[in-house]
Amino acid sequence: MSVRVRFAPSNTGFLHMGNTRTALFNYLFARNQGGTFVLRIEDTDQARSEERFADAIVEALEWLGMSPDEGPYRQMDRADRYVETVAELLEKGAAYKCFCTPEELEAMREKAAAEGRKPKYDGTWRDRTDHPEGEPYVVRIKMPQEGSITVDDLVQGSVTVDVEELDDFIIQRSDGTPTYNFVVVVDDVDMEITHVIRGADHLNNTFRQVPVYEALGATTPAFAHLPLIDGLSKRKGSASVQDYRDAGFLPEAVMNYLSRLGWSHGDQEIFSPQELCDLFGFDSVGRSPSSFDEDKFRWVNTEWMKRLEPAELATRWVPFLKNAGFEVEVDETLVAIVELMRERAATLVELTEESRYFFTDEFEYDEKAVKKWIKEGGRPVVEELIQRLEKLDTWDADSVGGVYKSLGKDREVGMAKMAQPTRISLTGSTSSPSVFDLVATFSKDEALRRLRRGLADLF
RNA sequence: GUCCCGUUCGUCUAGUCAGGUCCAGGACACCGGCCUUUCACGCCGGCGACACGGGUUCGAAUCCCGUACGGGACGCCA
Repeated sequence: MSVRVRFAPSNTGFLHMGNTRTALFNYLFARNQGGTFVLRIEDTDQARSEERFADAIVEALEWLGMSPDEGPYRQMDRADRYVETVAELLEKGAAYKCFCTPEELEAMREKAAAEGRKPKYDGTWRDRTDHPEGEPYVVRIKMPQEGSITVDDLVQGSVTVDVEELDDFIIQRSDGTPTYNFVVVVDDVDMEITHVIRGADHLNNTFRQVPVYEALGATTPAFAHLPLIDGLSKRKGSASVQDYRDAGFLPEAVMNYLSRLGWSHGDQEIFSPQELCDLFGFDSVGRSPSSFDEDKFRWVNTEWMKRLEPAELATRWVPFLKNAGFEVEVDETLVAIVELMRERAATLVELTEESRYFFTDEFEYDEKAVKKWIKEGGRPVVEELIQRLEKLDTWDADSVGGVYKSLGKDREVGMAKMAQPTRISLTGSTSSPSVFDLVATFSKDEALRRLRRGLADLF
């Protein structure tokens, strides 16, 4: 039987990094096994579900290159199926109507808490047949009453819970809508899911769900409960995929970094999406929680900034430049700028900031730099530099470099005395790539224009 | 409170399933140096961990038990 997995987020918010990791592991397992990756939106929370979040989730997965093979399925579309299934279970005697009020249940929980017991429904209506007419009721599933339930989890190993810990939970609310622990099973059965891969916060739910599979006459799928990621609070990682995209992170880096939260392959740190698909397996997934480290994520991103083809990176960079007010297209010059600048930036946003001076000559001269490097006595050298550059026929880094070197030799001046004023004139500060590359990346006209302007402004 | 899970450098982790090759390896971050026309990159080096206590064993990061700490679950949320 071929592998079918599903990612089943609720559309009550954007796709944050924790959920993204879950989606990723589902995706990777599906790809590794030649299986099918299904997306199912759990939109039964009438109060909090929003359509825009469903759209955002699909969009985020698409950006990551992890679009589902099937779906998105919507639970709301399947309402009839749930009602029908509940009726069947009622008919079979696998479930029953419970007429307890929320208040009575609350009292039950309080009493249990006061006595130090686990709060659970006491089964009052499990065997009663004296159903009051016209009163609201919920439907509960009958849990086994003795023994234990064992789940052989692909990540957590064999985990056993005594059925004493479980109670007859509600599968249909008094308003007729089904609850999560029920629909998730019905859906997974109907969609023929073979492997349920989700966060470890669902491990306990699994023990409730197993009897539902049995009541439905279905076999249970394999389970893989992934350790949770700590500290996904506002600043760290609860930011959405779109937030990171807008901050200039690359999808390859998101996949790479997230994969390493819980999974590893020896000492290797950098994995392409394809490698991830090839190497992923639950044998290498740990059981302990990890925490999201923005610093390391940034480092992984810098690695991907360096690994992509320059032209490809340039293409992805364009929207950021546009956002900064620079309307440019991918051309030779832009690609050259990418090659020159990319290892100096961790994100596309930083790349934009670091590269501003290539797109505008409106910048302030850095005061300290000017003070240190612009001296009255240095003027003649810069003047001669400009003269010699003007005569240059071939405008590339080698030729430009030749001019600096020969001038330095002829006038017995160190490189810094020519390079630093050049940097300040062209970029406003002394922080830049090699001057030869810098000068050559500008057009000859623009480089000379800025040098002359600098001569006038600075000396 | 009850049940479930976890615990190797600050962080992600290798090693744990098949105990010795681990006075514990890699990566991020941090610190120092080198390279050098600045900054960055790169390179080299440093700092830094087997939660604690018992047990098994010739030998334990690795196996067993307990304790502590952390997380999760206990909803007519998903």
